[in-house]
Amino acid sequence: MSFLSKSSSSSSDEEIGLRRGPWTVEEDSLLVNYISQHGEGRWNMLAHRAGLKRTGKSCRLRWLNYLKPDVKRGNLTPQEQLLILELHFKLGNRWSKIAQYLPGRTDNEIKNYWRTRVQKQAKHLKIDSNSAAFQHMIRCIWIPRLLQKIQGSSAIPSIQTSQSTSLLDSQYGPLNITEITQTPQVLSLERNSISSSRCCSSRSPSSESMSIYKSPNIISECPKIPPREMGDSVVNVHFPFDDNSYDMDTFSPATGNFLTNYDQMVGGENNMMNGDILADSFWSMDQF
DNA sequence: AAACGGGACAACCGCTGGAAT
DNA sequence: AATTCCAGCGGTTGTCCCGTT
Repeated sequence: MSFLSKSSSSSSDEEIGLRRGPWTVEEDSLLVNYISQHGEGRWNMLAHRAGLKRTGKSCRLRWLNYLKPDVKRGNLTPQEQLLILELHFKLGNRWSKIAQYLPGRTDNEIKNYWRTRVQKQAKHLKIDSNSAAFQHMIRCIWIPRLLQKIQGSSAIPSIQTSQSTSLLDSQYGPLNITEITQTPQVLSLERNSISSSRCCSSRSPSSESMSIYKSPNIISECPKIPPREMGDSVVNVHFPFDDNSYDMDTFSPATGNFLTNYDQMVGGENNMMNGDILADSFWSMDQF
């Protein structure tokens, strides 16, 4: 494994004995021990005084993204995924801002999630991930699907601090479940069925809203298409997601599978994209 | 069993803005 | 006011791991 990059800066790093590449256990230990004794900050000085042959930048990144005790490991929960999707609509690629709403998650992790999970879908469907078409699909398929997953779980773990909760509340207002039930996929998220699933302690007990926060432009922009019976016209869609709630298909109570009538969703006056093209993409996804 | 390919994620790079001098 | 230094950010690349052929 080469720890030397091809750039000129790294060759100068090499000249002054700076290490690059993956961190060793010994380096981690040095960094953690130093920070536990002296605190973080002044990264260049810290790197030098800790005896690390690393740049201050590298030390900072290693600490913030990996070694810091409150960094959460493991897969993102559906709640966290939902929050990321919604916040990305509002904030764009401002990963550090988005990360502020997900305690324990780093901007790097969120950025990686977006690139590997979300943009991957856009790529597979041959849609620009910044396009209205793709945003529409997220609003109308992925988010309702995540909400269904959340609702389906017996207990929704808290993912927001009271600070982020109140901030989002004040900015966007609470997301009312009845609005979600009006989306094309109609996932039977009845208001009273989630009354025990609130996840934000700071909310008023009288609130009838689920503790998922909306941008007015997200779910409410889905065309208000009435639910339709699942039948032969339904296109069966499978996305190649893993078992960890990254799928964006929709659920058929009849079959236990997740289904989408995409023609219905993209058709009519609310059509935001070429349904034929997307249908082809969906079929190719099915074959994938 | 080896080669290959893709996914996931850690780490790096360049740039920017703000604080310090 | 100008310059330097540094922390932080977003984009990109590198590496490891695992499944498939």
